[in-house]
Amino acid sequence: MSKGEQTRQHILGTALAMARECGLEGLTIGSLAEGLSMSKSGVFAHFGSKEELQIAVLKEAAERFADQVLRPALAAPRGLARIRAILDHWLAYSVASGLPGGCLFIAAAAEFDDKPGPVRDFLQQQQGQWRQSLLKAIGMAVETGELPPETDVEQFGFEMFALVLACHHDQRLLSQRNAVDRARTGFERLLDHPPVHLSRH
Amino acid sequence: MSKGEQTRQHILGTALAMARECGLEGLTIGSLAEGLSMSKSGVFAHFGSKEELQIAVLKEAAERFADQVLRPALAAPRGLARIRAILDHWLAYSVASGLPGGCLFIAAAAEFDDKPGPVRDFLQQQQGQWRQSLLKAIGMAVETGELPPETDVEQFGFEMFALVLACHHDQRLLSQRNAVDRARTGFERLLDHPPVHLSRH
DNA sequence: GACATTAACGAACGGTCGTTCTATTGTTCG
DNA sequence: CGAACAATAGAACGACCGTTCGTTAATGTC
Repeated sequence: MSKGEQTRQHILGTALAMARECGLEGLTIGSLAEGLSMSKSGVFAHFGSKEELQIAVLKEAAERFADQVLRPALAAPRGLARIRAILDHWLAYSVASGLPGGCLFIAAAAEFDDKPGPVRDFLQQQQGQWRQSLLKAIGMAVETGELPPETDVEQFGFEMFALVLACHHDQRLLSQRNAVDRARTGFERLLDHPPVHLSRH
Repeated sequence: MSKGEQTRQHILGTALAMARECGLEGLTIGSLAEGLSMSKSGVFAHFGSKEELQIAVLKEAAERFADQVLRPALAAPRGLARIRAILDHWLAYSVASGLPGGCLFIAAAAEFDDKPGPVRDFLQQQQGQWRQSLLKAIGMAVETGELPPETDVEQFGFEMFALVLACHHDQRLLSQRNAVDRARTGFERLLDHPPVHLSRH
């Protein structure tokens, strides 16, 4: 790895940590440079614009998410076990105990959900992909028969996502210690009574 | 109402709209003044600091939330009907169709969940109060017998909140049109199979 | 209608923002 | 080793930030 790529990675690590605390907009090149003991222009040169920096940070965050959540979960056998693994790693990641800043994607989603542009586009696509991966894992649990064949997979994914979002919110803003347990409890209810398609009653 | 209070309200209206789009930190006094055709100092004088402005905006948002969600729902008879009314108004408010910016509280929660200070304190307390109101309404549905006596009220509230958060996320970032329906579907499942305390199995 | 009070303005402050240059250092490789 | 190049520093830019201040215009009161 060349010197340039090396420092670029170093910058991204610090930038990611800062963005978790201040958001992607709150992240400034000046304070980033100071935190790295580099010059502003030295940092800047690696990205060419703040927007590119923001996207690079999101990319870095996505890679770490894949490393800490998706890939470990793929080690679990397809089906229910894998879904459980996803939830476990996901919860651990999004409220990583002690670490400041929480999940960057959740913060960025709220920050950019109304600001059109490349950053929003990238985030949107990234989040869409993650949802697709999640749905795929859920679909497999239907195939293995661990979830009923009439399961509404998208609804299942929506509600799983909802539990993680609420966990993040309660834990971080309201300092509710049992937020993770609440999410797990909700998930068990989701398993016991999965949403089904087209229920005529 | 004195002249001062009058313009203050006018300012807050515009500030709230702007904060919904750019966030509470992204809201600047300069652009706010421009949008009001006022001088920066004229706007500033009403609040004394940006922090005070942010809190005032949150207060204004809370009042509107009470007007559009809580108070209308209190008109419904206590019990299940009221919970349904809360959800309906809540969903309508948080993703107010067409209007840009979405729910300020959700954005502010992500923005300030890691920034200690008066703004975070205020938001925290406000969100705590709202959750309490929600739990109270759910508790009443237990009292009326529309929800089973062993219902875990806090878990019910947590999951209801989760559905609204996910709805907001999917609708705004992922542009999922059916997000509101997903939230409603989730709510029906919540009613059909409410979470209960201490289930020994 | 004169007067005290409040509201709004306009100019300026020091600071930081993202960005652009030029110069100098450090690395890479024939 | 030395030439070609990549990486970083440093100074400066115009723009905008939140904030202060002194002054003017509008309002409310006796």
